[in-house]
Amino acid sequence: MTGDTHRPHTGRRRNEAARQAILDVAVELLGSAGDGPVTIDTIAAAAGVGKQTIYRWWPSKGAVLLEALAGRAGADIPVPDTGSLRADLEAFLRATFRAAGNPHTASALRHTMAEAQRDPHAREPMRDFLASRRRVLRGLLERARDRGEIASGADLDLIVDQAYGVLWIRILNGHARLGEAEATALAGSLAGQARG
Amino acid sequence: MTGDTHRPHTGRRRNEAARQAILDVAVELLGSAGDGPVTIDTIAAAAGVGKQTIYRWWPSKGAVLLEALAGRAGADIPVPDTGSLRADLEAFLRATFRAAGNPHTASALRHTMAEAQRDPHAREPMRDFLASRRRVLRGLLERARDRGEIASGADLDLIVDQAYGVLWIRILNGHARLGEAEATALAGSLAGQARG
Amino acid sequence: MTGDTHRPHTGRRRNEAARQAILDVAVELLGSAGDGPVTIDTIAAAAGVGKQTIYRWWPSKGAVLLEALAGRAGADIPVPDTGSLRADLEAFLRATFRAAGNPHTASALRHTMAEAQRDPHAREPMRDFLASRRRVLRGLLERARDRGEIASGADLDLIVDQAYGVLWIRILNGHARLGEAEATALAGSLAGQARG
Amino acid sequence: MTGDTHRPHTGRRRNEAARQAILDVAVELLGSAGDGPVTIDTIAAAAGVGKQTIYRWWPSKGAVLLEALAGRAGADIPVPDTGSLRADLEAFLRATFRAAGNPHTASALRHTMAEAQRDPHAREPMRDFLASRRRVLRGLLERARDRGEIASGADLDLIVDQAYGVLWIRILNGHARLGEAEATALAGSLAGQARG
DNA sequence: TACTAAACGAGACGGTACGTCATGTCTTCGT
DNA sequence: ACGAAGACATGACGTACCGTCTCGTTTAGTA
Repeated sequence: MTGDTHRPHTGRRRNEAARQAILDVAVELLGSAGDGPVTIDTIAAAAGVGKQTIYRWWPSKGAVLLEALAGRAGADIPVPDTGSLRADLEAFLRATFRAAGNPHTASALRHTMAEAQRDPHAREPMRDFLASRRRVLRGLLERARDRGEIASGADLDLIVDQAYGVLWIRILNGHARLGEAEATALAGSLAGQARG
Repeated sequence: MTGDTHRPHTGRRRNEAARQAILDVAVELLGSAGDGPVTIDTIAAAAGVGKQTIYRWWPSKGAVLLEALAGRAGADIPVPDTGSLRADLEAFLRATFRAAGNPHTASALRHTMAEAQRDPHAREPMRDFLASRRRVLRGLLERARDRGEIASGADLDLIVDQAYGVLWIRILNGHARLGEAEATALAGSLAGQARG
Repeated sequence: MTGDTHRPHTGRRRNEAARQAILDVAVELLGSAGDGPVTIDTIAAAAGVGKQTIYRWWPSKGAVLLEALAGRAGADIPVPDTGSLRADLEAFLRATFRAAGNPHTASALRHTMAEAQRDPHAREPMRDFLASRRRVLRGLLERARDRGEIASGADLDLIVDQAYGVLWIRILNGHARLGEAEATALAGSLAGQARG
Repeated sequence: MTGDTHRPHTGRRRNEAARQAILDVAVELLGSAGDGPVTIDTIAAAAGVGKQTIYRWWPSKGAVLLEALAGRAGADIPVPDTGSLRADLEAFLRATFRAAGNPHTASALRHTMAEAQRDPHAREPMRDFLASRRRVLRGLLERARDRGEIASGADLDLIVDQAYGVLWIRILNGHARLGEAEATALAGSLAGQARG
């Protein structure tokens, strides 16, 4: 960025408190699993905000939801660096599964992924969000590869997708648990495969 | 699907033509990627059917979509049995990815998965559909295990979920291709992982 | 297709009870002078009807209001025929002023005339409504002319507009009463003028 | 109005140019018949003024409109004094009808009268405006009465209301022209009526 | 020359109402 | 008695306009 510090910007500034309230409320509603279908009116009312204030800054409901989600999810997943692929992977996946296994977070992820399929404005943010998560995991793998723990020809992106694929299909379909045991097993499989 | 043509019946029977028309139209609309949201009115109109005829036989839009999808997807995926895990897996995944990589099918899968998140009536059929696909792949793996190609302690379900996880996350998020090369790579990874 | 001569109208018929409820509620709300601004949502809620049911049959709020008004106003103004212009005019204007002087009716007329200025869909119905009222009064005058009570060259339409002009300007601006005394005075003036 | 001379008043003074621009723009927008609804945002933008500058000096949109209208309408209607009721009335009504018959003025009057029905802040100014116009015409009639051209018992206000009533009902409803011929006819009728 | 107060253009804000769209239910009539 | 047509209640959507509330800037009087 250059030094365009002198933004003129006449007029009232965006109310940051309102923005936060909207996102907070969105996350909260997204998380309350059973409750009805997360409405813009509901968000606006709960945030003490006019609907237009939402539509002034986001192009659609999906976009709000995505931004709300992206701001939260993944925030508390530390990236371990123990020097061992197996241990790093296990720690990372355990933290990830623990977070995603939380019913509120899972509900939010489900809702949001569904929204991203129907709302074009939510597609791109969702891609960005997932890309950022994938990037983190890929970084972890790259470090291991640099240490020689992974064959240099291995397809790191495929490993990443195997990890997040298991996570997402279980979130969306709910046919299996997302617990620490599952994370450990998955970490073991992937580490073994990578070492392959 | 099956030949229940010759069954005698007293009283007026369900109009099988209407049922088929509804499912056909649903699949078709589901597949026309860009076009607006798949509506019940749209389906009814395109099928030349009254809305009530749909709601008489299915509890909700999602249920129709799911049945339409389940009747098609997976129908043309043969289950290979070459005697080699690696070859079986590769053949199966290549066929699967080829089918799911088709833009129309992918669009239908996307729509339907989204619908399953919001429509309770679609959850169960979606679970059944995915379970049936998983069962097929698991059967393939079990045969390999019986042949001794897989360590007896391996978590077959985890392998299955990795396969379908990669498929679904790429369908839903569209960040990577779903081609034969990807299928082959994935088959190699999973076979290696299974072999231990 | 040929021969669609008499389409017998398949499908559910319009709910006449709903239609009446909408118009009744509209008149009632229109008449409750002080209360806020007669909303479509309010009408729908009070009539126990969905908004779409209103918009299915009327193009806009103004059109509903106009039809509601036209169905009521003027309904209870008898057209006298005493054989005397002066007496007929007086009776007619007294009844008209008495009706229009009623605060509820006046409020409704005011609201509706205002709506007709802003809503293109309300213009035409308003013209029709006023035309029908003018026609009644003009008929009364024509009978008097046929009896020789009015000079054959008199501009009956002008007389009619003088009468309804006084009515409306007072309704809209409220600078003078609309009582029977005023009706009597106006009847006298107009009868004198007509007599030439 | 007067005598607040000793108010210290520090700070910037009211921008008279802005005030004029607002009123000018209001009149112009009010007059552009077909164009959408006259909005405060539109006025502000067209006048190159902030909305607050409008609301600082007027209590509501209607008030602006009214002041804009009152400042223009009636300004160019001379009050004739020929010594003959009939001639005075005809001259006055011809000038009035000519002005009000102008499509721009008519549009402005229509809009404004509608606004006065819904905006309490516009009611009083509208009453004042109409009262001032009525007063002028009444003055004309009073002079004629003083000359003995009108029966002393005649209800001058009723005559005035007939004149403006015809004008307004035709402006608002548009069922008849507002031309010079109509003005002449009306003048004749009212003069005859007044003469008794 | 500073300082203070008010008015200014810009524009974001909380609201209210609008008119549209989709869902799932409920008539009506033709076959 | 089934089924296509389509009206129904419900409720969310996204837009428009209202009148209010900041922003930072300009303009006048006061110190």
